[in-house]
Amino acid sequence: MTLDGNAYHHGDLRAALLAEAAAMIDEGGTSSVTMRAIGRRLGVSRSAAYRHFADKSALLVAVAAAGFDRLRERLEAVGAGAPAAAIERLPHVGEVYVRFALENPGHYRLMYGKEAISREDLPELREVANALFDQLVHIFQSYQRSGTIKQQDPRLQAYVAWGAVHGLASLLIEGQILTAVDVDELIRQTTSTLLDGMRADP
Amino acid sequence: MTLDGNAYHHGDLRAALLAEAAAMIDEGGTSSVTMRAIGRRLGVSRSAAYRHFADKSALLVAVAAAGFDRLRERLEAVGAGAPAAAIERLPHVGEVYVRFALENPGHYRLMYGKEAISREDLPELREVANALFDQLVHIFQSYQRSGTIKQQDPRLQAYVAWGAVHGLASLLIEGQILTAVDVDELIRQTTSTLLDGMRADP
DNA sequence: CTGATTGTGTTGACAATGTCAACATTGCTG
DNA sequence: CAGCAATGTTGACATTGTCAACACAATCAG
Repeated sequence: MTLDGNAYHHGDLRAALLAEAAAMIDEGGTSSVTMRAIGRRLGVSRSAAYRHFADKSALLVAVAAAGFDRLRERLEAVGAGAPAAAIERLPHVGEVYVRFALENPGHYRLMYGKEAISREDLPELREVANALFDQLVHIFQSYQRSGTIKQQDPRLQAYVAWGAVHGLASLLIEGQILTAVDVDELIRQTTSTLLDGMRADP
Repeated sequence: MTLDGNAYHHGDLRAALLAEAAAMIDEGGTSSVTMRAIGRRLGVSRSAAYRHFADKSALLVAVAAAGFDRLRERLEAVGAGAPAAAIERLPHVGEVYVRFALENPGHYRLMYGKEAISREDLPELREVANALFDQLVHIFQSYQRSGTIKQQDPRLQAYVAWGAVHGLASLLIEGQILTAVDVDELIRQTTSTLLDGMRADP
């Protein structure tokens, strides 16, 4: 399997490229990720990456997709213990979601901003993003079954909630929210407003 | 004042640069905006822009700031006729906001995505964005005075609402919402969920 | 084991980009 | 009119993404 110290045949360059790109994104933003810099940092030539990714765009898409997967796993873990219809589910999910964004701002921005990504690569991203969305839909379906919230198209409710949480994360990341506001309080306020706004009429 | 056909001294190159950059952004995204292309399209040399903007970043910030201003004006116009505390105010503002984003996706993305903007230029952007935020705060203050919604920090309420609307716009723009969903319905659902979630207890 | 084929990495090259310095032209102001 | 500041141009450079041509390694056929 060729020990890694070897000159040629890096071992698992593909994985190394993904990891390094992700690291650079969280250090200096997507704009600091450069095919050549990545090569430099991995001690590999500038165009080595082209044996594993068609494009710079393809590399970034792979990184973004990995991000969606990681986020989805974290959200899954949230609901593991409690029953599906537990009322704290949405608040918890919201908190984990926003925390993820705050911890990996560059990564998060890449996942949603299609600026650095070419049109052909989008479908792959949409798929993982949809998997994430489906989780949300399930939550609202459970809530509806237990009668806590209004009987409406759960996808609509999920979009509203997704939008609210994503928007909050986005505003925080982009430094748009600077007034001395407690982030935790903001998250709680957001999720509780959502829940109250969807509550079934008595 | 130097007629425009003139070779040297364009007349008002600064304004022309801003307009052209904005046009290019909405045609092909921020990445299609290039100092040299702008010059080409204006029939001016590649580095002419540097007499009016320190940087590419400075140019983009000016464009983004203009965008915030235009959006703010539109939102102001919404509340012109009706009384401040009219309940339809928030839904209307929400709709205008999201519509603006959908009509100028490139512009909107530039306004919020700080990817193409250097750190020093951010304060200017924050200022115009804050002006926009203040409008929102006023709405919630009016609502509170008329007793429609809960007595809470109106800035918190404004952040939640801003986040929800911005997130919805963002998801729509980035093509994250593809299921056959009526955009108007989504907007209505968002604003009414927000309002219901903030309603004063009976 | 030998030779060919395929996978992986390197170097050279090219066009495009942001930006600066040096220069040119215009318009205003004393 | 002389000179100065504003505005625009050209030349140059380093950096970038990407491709083609080449080099070496691993594996597989005989």
